[in-house]
Amino acid sequence: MKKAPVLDSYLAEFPREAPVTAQESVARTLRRLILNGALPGGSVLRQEELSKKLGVSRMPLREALLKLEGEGLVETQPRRGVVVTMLSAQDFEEILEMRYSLESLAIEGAAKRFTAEDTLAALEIVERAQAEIQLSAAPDLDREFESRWGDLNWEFHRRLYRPANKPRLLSTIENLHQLFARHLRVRIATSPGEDNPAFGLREEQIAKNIREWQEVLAEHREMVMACDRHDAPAAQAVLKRHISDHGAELMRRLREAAQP
Amino acid sequence: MKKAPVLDSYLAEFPREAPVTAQESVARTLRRLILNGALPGGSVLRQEELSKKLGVSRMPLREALLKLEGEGLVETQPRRGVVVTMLSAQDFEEILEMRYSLESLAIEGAAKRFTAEDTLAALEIVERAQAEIQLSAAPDLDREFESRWGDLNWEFHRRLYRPANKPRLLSTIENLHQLFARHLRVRIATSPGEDNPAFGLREEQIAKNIREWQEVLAEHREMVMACDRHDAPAAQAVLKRHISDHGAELMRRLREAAQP
DNA sequence: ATTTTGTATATTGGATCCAATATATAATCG
DNA sequence: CGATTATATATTGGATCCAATATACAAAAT
Repeated sequence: MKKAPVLDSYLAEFPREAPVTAQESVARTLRRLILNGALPGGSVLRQEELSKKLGVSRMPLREALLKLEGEGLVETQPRRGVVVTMLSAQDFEEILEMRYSLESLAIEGAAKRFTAEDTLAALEIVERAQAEIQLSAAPDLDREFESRWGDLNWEFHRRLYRPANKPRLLSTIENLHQLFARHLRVRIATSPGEDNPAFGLREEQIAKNIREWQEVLAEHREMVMACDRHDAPAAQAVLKRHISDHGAELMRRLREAAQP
Repeated sequence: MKKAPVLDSYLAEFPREAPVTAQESVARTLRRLILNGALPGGSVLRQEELSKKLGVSRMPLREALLKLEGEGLVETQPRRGVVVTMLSAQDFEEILEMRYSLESLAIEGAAKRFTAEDTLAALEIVERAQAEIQLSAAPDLDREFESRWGDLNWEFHRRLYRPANKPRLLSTIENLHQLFARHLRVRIATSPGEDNPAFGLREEQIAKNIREWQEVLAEHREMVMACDRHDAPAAQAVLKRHISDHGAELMRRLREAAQP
């Protein structure tokens, strides 16, 4: 009979895709809703209502909620209900510390094995983000843009750490990024078009945001170049700065948002 | 009306205990079964069968399995079944690295705030483990003992890191410990009473194990004392040694176990 | 009037039932 | 006789139904 070695190598690269169960699809939907702020922290999730809106029965919904609980996105109080997790400033500090600690490990591993291909791929993602900024700056800084920016940000980090070849580490980091991403939204505390006295005029806000994003991208490029040179300590140094700047800024905004 | 300030402070310390749902109880049972090796890696878990044996319907079982999946103890392939996770040597290296990285963070935070009370409590756990060794060395090194030893080991680490006051960090570390604990079992690759040529005579094995455990306890004491002196770098140094020794020994045994 | 107690409603956890899919087995064809 | 297709069985994912519990509300008592 005919052999199909090509098929084997293909399957090795693209293993059979898992069937999409309702449970998974619901989990993904809810995850996204929580991450982009449509379901803010503190929301109580009624099973009956949600299952109707999502067009599934309550069971796959419950299973999805359990998954999200494992990811720390929701909290369950038996017999009482499920609530979207609310993170305190202290939770944030913890998450930031863990991020630095683990990403430092990841980037160290990655830097050692970085290839030219990795460099190109990582930079390509940075350029996509750059283009995204140009496009989205003028019209509106809406929820959609935040979401795309968050995705690109994580896509970059994942690609950067990939050469380390540490899948468990990577997924742990992804989880932390996820928890974090929800609160990037605080950046845009005003709805588009409005001038919020706490943050200044709309034009100023936009200009400031763009400046910050450019800075983030610059740091991303630095990290790529350090990895390209296989200079792990340098990469870690930039990363440390990256995360702590990021974190400091976030904390500042959290405090600002909490005051008025 | 009467006030009850005593009640308040009591509740603050012992918040209302969550109702025990079948789901939780099943999850706990399965977790323990996996951790102590009754369900070794690679076991396929049939829902019908398990639910009958556990005396619940399939639904709470499925929900329990989802929780365990979140903890990395089992893996689900939709429509095909649930399998107890099998960890490769590489997974182990990763987990070890993450443990060191995160526990280092935890012990640093703890060392800064360590009080005399913490010192006493931590040492008390060490002494309990010491007693456990004395008791269990002679009769039989069975699964039960392994399990108790594992519990005490984690209890110690948790108590040690508690002053850091970083609950998220702690639970992440707990998860890693858990994944790890399953493979501590490799220490006792022979059933009690048997002489396994790969490891030498039974008496030798016992003596060796005891020596190792004593070493572990000695390191635990060192860590406590370093924390007591608020000497974070020293504590981290001992921890690093602790984890890497631990890890090196485990890897050696894994290789040994894999060879014959 | 305030607090307590009883009752009704809402909502969750769990059990049973059904449908979709995978695996194992038998039949058919070259 | 080996390989392939068709069929039967097993097992999972999902829907509906029921019971246990929590919350909301009303009535009663101090």
